Amino acid sequence: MHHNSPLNPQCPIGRSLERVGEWWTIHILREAFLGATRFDQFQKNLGIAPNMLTRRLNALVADGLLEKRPYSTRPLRHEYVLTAAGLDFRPVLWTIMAWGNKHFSPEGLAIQLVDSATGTPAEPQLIDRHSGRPLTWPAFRTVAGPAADARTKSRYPVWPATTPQPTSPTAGSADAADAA
Amino acid sequence: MHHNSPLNPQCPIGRSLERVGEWWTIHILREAFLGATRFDQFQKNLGIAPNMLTRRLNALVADGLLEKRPYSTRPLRHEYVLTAAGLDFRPVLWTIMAWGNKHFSPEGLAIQLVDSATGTPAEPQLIDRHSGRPLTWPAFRTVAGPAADARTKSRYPVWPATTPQPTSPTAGSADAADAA
DNA sequence: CAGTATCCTGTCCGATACTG
DNA sequence: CAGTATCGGACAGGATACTG
Repeated sequence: MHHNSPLNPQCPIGRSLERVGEWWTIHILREAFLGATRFDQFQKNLGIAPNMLTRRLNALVADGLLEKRPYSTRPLRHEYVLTAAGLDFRPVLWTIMAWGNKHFSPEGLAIQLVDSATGTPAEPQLIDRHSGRPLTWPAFRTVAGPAADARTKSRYPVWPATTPQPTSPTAGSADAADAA
Repeated sequence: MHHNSPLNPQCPIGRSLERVGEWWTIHILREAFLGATRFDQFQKNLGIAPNMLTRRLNALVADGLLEKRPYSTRPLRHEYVLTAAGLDFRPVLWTIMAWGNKHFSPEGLAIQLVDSATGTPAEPQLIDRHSGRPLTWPAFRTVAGPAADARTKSRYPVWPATTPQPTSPTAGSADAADAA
């Protein structure tokens, strides 16, 4: 992608989407987590055109989410394996999955998370690692961090917030930056 | 999107991406969480072309993630507010943010999650709501659920897995479906 | 099997102009 | 202010053929 636009270049969501925002990318990562490593496996499982697969695979390698390494010389063949950064994407995938299961699976769950040992269904929940509390809004919110530039600071509240008490979730305040 | 392809139609990740997979969509949702409700706010904050914004907004409304409701008649004006399904997307956004912060913010954090009351930085972690255990692989895995069709069952293990002990994370087994 | 090369179509998207 | 209408370009993406 090549957006010169007003999009905040510091936004970590924006930076993530630059890597995985393309249509096929997350599907490819999902296949990688499912065990696919070879060109042919990705292609068959996704039904993606080979030129597209090449493009996306190379982009993922360039972005450091996949590592391309030879598993055979003569002829030279590569496999694509998740890097540490790529493996760290798993929680994102699982959170998306939970969201889809909750809202877009009216006929029941086709795919679900379970405890590998017991088979007990698991239900993903986000917590704060330090306090152990559920990571919910408005108990937690996004604010400008230490590396924020002027533009970011103008769009995100700097803690402590000037308006301490969070507004109600449904109260649509016209000015932004107080609801996240 | 209109992919007739082999993509598993039951996959909850696929179903989610059908709703939020387009380039602008997640950016728009982020702005909505930041407090934007009006056409003009989205446009200014994102630098998106108006026709595109209209398209994406309508798609989000059609998919039930935003609700379009009049805030003025004469002239008729609408605001776009997150529905329950839309609000449930917040954990996804925060998980993506955490991933971006960890891997793509070498200069330090520009935007971060904090405790609204104390300002203490929060660190998102995924756990299983029922057991309270960290939701990590291979302790947890994705398997075919009760509503899985034949195709899904063939691609995802049905618990209990035929190969009970999970393979090591780095051991790239050629056949898929045992690593997620 | 693991891609590369070509060609083609659709549409995403931006720019601009226009309207109540 | 909140969009709609139209135009054009870039490119994502599919289909196919080809290669070691």
